[in-house]
Amino acid sequence: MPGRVTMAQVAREAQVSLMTVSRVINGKEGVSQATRERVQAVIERLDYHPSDIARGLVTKRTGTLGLVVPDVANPFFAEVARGAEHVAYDAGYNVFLCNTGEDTQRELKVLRSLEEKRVDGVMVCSPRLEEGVLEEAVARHQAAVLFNRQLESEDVCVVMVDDRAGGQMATQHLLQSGHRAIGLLSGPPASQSSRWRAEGYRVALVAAGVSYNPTWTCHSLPTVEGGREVARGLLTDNPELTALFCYNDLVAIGALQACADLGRAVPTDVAIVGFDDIPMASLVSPTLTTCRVPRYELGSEAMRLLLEKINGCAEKGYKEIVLLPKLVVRDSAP
Amino acid sequence: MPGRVTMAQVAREAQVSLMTVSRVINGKEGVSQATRERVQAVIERLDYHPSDIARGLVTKRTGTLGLVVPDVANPFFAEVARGAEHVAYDAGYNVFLCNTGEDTQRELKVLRSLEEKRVDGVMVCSPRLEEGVLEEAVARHQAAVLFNRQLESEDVCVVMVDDRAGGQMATQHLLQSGHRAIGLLSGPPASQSSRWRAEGYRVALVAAGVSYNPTWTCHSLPTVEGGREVARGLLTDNPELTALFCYNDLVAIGALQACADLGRAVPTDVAIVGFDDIPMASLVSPTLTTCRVPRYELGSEAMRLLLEKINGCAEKGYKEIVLLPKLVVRDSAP
DNA sequence: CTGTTAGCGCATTCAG
DNA sequence: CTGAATGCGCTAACAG
Repeated sequence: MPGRVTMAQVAREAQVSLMTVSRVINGKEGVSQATRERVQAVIERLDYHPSDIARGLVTKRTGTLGLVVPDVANPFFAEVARGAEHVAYDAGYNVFLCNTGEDTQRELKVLRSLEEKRVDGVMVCSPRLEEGVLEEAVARHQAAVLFNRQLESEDVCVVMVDDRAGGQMATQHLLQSGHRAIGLLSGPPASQSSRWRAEGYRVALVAAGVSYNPTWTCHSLPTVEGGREVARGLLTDNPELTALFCYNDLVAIGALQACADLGRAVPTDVAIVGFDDIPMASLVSPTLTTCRVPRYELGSEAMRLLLEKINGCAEKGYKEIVLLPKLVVRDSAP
Repeated sequence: MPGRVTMAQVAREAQVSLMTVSRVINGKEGVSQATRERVQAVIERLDYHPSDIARGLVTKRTGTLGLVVPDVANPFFAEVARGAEHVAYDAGYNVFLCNTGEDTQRELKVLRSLEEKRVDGVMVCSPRLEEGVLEEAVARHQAAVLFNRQLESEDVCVVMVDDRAGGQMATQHLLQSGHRAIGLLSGPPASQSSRWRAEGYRVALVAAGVSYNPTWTCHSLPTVEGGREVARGLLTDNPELTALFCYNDLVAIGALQACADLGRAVPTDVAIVGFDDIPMASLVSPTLTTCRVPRYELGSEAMRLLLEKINGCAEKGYKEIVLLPKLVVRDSAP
């Protein structure tokens, strides 16, 4: 706090010019070993640390990135943030974390402030901003990667999770266990991921030559309570069901409770598969078979892509990364 | 990306000097309404946004803060981060999120890089860094607030959760329900929070005139499995126990399972109280009575304190904020 | 009310 | 191999 040490002070103490110090700092050539060491010694003695602010002003590169998510407290984004931050850190970047609460106005403001901070790039999850507006806001940045959202145009890179494949592998697992009467506890109709997972369910059924029965599908709120209620209804109305594929783990846990309510044993009477693999999945009893979404990888891969765009040798143009979920077999559907 | 608009361009277009533009941007006085509007119009037409980098170089204030935590993916810190970011955002700051993984070397490096970024202040959780080293690293910053850690010296502000009070209120709750034989499933002996919670347990007993029985205390790993195992042993060896106070919710859930194993009904035969109020607490059955740690408030309060130190009218010197946990009564101990 | 003169701390020319 | 000059984009003093 006592007036930071500046390069000029180092130069004076080391009896060299500013340039020489600068060269030493940035590990550039053109400095004799002798003076390099002398300067280095002074730097350490004074505990000098260059100002990325001043440096950024001239180089146009700040070594900072922006990460925009609806809510870090959501375990999904927390894990994404961890992956992203880790990769960025290893590459020497610091990342601004910005929560938006899915408030579109706030998303816009955050993107602006990040712009004023002159970040080198942004990694954004904006589920609700109108496509055109989002693209424009994002285009103002030097580099950008979107995740968890499909865009019409191919101007900005995206990283996605293949929900359809996930729904498919979950359903396949049940089919392979011999189930033919498989119910679907779908999520909110408005949810893109819910629709894709349901689509995967259908595809798997058809591929296995099992006809898709619409009466076996119900929409549920993406909560434990929702799952419990809807599962109870579905199982009561369709006693022939021997398995359930649920939109997410919370719904699946609700289904677990519903089975307990109805006196149907899991997995003996009814097998259950969830989605996400939240921490709770391995704690409920029976433990939950589920489709793990690679959240950490989503973050790290998206960040890697962003860094590639920033430092990349050439403009590689549009790129889309699709991550595959992975089936985690536990007790609820062995 | 096409060479950002600069203040000079705005000045030229608006036929005024740089200073006038600067004044308009910063809402300062000394500009006639007429020119102010003219300049404002040009700013908007050109979509000009000032560079916080350039501004920071001269003002010595970057409008950025650092948040250093072991792991954002840990729900505790995720919630703290949300609280901190929210307060910072409202105050016009952007915050760098830094994960350290409890790696002390990395904590130091992160604090350095934050320093080079010339952040206006840092908010740090460093559970393991040696006190002297931590203080020194933190002292290099213009302002700092530590959280979740007690320091010997009183040079840097801290925000803490009162674990002892929490242990006390949890135990009191059980005492008020008439329990006299209350077991304690303590956490790892090395854990500071575990020791304080246990201390609160003892204090409550003594205050109620109930003698403290050491054989009713066991250490458990802070996991569901740990709690299940240790609870089973404790309840078997001491059938007289009618209640358990557990180090945290995971342990308490394990205890719930142990009771099921032993055929002891909860809360009829055994009442159980946990700690933390993790999301799962309200999902298990019976739902868990627990002591809620105000995580979001921890983050927001710490950030408020930090901003106060940065913008504060005067140096208010050392300050310590202690947050009280709150008892959440559910079914496991009504 | 407005403009001019100086830097902030550093890296990028180009000379020596 | 080294250094002197120049400017990044902006604000803080001062003038007018």
